[in-house]
Amino acid sequence: MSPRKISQQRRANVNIHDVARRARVSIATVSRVVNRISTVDPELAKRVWKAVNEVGYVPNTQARALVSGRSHILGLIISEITNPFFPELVQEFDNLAVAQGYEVMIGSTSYDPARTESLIARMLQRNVDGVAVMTFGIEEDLVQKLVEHGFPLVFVDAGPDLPNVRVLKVNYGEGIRQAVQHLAALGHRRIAFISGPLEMRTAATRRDAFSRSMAELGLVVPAAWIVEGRHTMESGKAAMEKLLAAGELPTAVICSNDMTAIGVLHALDETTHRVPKEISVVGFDDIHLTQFTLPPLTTVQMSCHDLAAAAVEALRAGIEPDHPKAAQREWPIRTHLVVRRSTNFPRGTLPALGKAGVRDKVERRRVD
Amino acid sequence: MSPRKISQQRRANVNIHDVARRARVSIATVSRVVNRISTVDPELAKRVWKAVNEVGYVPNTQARALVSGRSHILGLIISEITNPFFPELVQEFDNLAVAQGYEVMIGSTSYDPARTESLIARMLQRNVDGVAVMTFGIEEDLVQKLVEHGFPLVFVDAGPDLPNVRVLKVNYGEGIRQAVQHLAALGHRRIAFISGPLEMRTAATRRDAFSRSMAELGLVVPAAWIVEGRHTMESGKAAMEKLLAAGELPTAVICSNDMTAIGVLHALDETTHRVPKEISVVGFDDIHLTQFTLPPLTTVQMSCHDLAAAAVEALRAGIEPDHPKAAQREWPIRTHLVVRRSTNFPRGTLPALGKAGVRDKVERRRVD
DNA sequence: ATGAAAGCGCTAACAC
DNA sequence: GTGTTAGCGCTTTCAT
Repeated sequence: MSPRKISQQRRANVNIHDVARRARVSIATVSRVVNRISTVDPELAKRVWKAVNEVGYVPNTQARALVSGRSHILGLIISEITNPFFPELVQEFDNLAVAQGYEVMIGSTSYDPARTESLIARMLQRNVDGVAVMTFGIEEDLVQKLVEHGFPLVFVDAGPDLPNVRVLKVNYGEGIRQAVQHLAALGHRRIAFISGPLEMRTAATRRDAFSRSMAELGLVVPAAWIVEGRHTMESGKAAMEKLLAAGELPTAVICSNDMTAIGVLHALDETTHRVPKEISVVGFDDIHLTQFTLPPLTTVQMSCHDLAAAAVEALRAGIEPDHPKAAQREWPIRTHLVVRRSTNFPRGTLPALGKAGVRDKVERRRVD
Repeated sequence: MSPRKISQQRRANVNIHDVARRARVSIATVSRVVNRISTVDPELAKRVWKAVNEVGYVPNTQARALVSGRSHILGLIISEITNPFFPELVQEFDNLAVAQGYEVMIGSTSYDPARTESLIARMLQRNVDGVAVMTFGIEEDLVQKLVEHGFPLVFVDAGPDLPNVRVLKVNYGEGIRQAVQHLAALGHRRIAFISGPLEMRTAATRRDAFSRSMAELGLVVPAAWIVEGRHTMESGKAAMEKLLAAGELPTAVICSNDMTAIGVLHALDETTHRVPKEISVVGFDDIHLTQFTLPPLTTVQMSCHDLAAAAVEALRAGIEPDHPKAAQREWPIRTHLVVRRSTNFPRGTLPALGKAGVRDKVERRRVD
C-alpha cells in the first residue's frame, strides 16, 4: 500500500465542485456563498447551502490558506504548559480565538533557545497570521527572530517599538497596592516581600510596586525583608527560611507569584507558625492552584481572561487591515486583589480562639 | 488597503522556484532533495541544499498538505487544559509529536457536546492525520462522529472494535494493588476507598481493582467505606466528611484520583485528624500538584510520558502505511505507586514523637 | 537521474 | 450577479 493510495482514499472528501454540480452553479458562486459575500442572489445562495448540507461539504483549509495567504492560525508562545500559570491563559486564548474564527498553534519555549528557534521555524512554516509571546521573561533573540519575519506580534510588558508590535501593559502596581492596603487595614505594619528573579523585568516591576505602596503608607521595609526568589516553590521555601532565620519575623509576607507563596506555606508548615493566625501570606497571579492550598491563598489576580482577550484582539488589530483598533499599540491590563484565607489580623491582635487545630473562620471577602 | 495587498506583502517568502532557479535545476529536483528522495545525484543535491540555505527557503506546509493529502497534524482531544491532569500529558504528547515531524492541534471538549462537535469539525477542516481522544469519560456520540470520518483514532481504556481504532489499555490494577500492599505493609487493615463517578468506566475499573486487591489480602471493606465521589476536590471533601460522620474511622483512605485526595486533605484539615500521623491518604494519577500539597501526596502514577508516547506511536501506526506496529490494536500502559509523605503507620502503632507541629520524618521511598 | 506538466481545492480578478 | 480562468506552492506521475 503506497502512501499515495492512503491519502487518496482519505482525501475522498467532497469538494467545491461537488457542491457546484449539485446546486447547478459555478464553483465561484459556491465560494462566494460559503464566504458570505453579499452579492449573491438569495435564491441561489439557498440552493447552494442546501447542496452544501446534502453532500456534507467542508471547505479545505489548506487550499484556502494557500490561495489567500492567510492561515487563520494564531501562534501562542508560552514558557511551559506545566507551569501552573499558563493553562488558564491558554484556555481563554483558545476559546476566544476559536470564537473569532482562528485556530491556535501553541508552543513552549521550555526556556531553551534551540527549542524556541525550531518553534518559530515551525510557526513560520505553518504560516501563522500573527503570534502572541506570553512568556514573561522575554529572550532578546527570540524577539529578534520574530520581528524579522514581519508578522504581527504581541508581547507582554515590553516589546520593541515597531509598527506591527503591540504590547500588553500590565498594571502590577494596582493589585499590589491593594494587597498592601488590605494588610495594612488588618493592622499589619511589618510586611516582607519575596521577589522573583530580578533580571526578569516583570519581577523587578512587581518589587518596585511593593516598595512604592509601602512608602505611600509611610511604612518602612528593612532591607532584610525584601528577599529575592526565583518564582518557584523551592525558592519561595528557601526565601521564607531565610526570613525565619533573620531574627525579627514580619507579620505578613507578600510574594511575587503564587508558586513562591506556596513555597512559603510549606516552609511555615515545618515550623510552629500558623497561617494566617500568626503570619499572613499573599501571592500573585491567582493561578488555579491557589484555591487548593491549605489555607486557600489570598492573591493578586492578573486576569487571564483580560490578558487573553487583549492578546487576541491586539493580534487581530495587527492582522486585519481595517480593524478599528489597528493603530493602538499599548493595551492596558488591570490587576486586583482576591482575598481568601491566608491573610488575617497580625498575631497578638486577635482574641484567643480556644481549640487549636480548628482554623479561624475569617470571612471570605473579595476586593474589586 | 485590501486584504489581498496584505497577504501579498507577507507571502513574499521565497518558494521552490527561487531555489530551482538558483541551483539551476527543475523544481521537481528541489522537491526531491528537500524530501530526501534518494535517487538524486549527490552533486546536484549539494547544489540544491546550498541554494536552499542561501535564499532561506522554507517549504510551504499548506501547499504540501494540499497536494499530498497529509497535513502532518495530530489531533489531541482532552477534557480541559485547566484540569490538572492534562498539562503534563499535553506537553509530552507535543514534544514527542514534534520530534517525529508532526504538529499537534489540541482541543478541549469542556464536557460540552456542542463544543465537541465544532471541535471535530475544525479538526476535519484542518485535515488532521489522526486523533487521540484522551478524555477519560468518552461520550458515545463523540466516538461515533469521529469514527464516521474514518481517520486513525486512539482512545484510552475502551473504544469501538474497528480497524483504524487503537486503544491504550491502562493497567489500573497494578498500581492500586501496590497502594493497598504499601498500606498493608505499614500495618493498615482498615482502608476506605473514594471512587469517581461510577458511570465513568475508568472510575468503576479503579474501584474494582481496589476491592480485588483488598480481597487478595483477606481484608474486608465495610460497604460504608466505599464512597462515590466525582473526581473533584469538592466531592473528595464531601466524601471524607461522610466517612468522618460514619462512625468508625478507617486508618487510611485511597482515592480514585488526586483531586479527590486533595479534597480529603482539606476535609481532614478542618478536623483534629492529622495526615499522615493519624490517617493516611493515597491519590491516583500523580498530577504535578501532588508535590505541592501539604503533606505531599503518596499516589499511584499513571505515567504521562508512557501515555503520550503510546498515543503518538499508536497514531502513527494508524497513519503510516507500513509502520511496524500497524497491526497492533491494544497498547498497554503500566501504573505504579509513588510514595511521598501522606502515608504512614496506622495511628496508635507509632512511638510518640515529642513536639507536635513538627512533621514526622518518614523516609521518602519509591516503589517501582 | 532529471525535467515537464498535471493537478490538489480553493479564491479573486476579470469578463460578461 | 454569475461564470471562466489563472494561479497559490507543492508533489508526483510520466516521459526522457
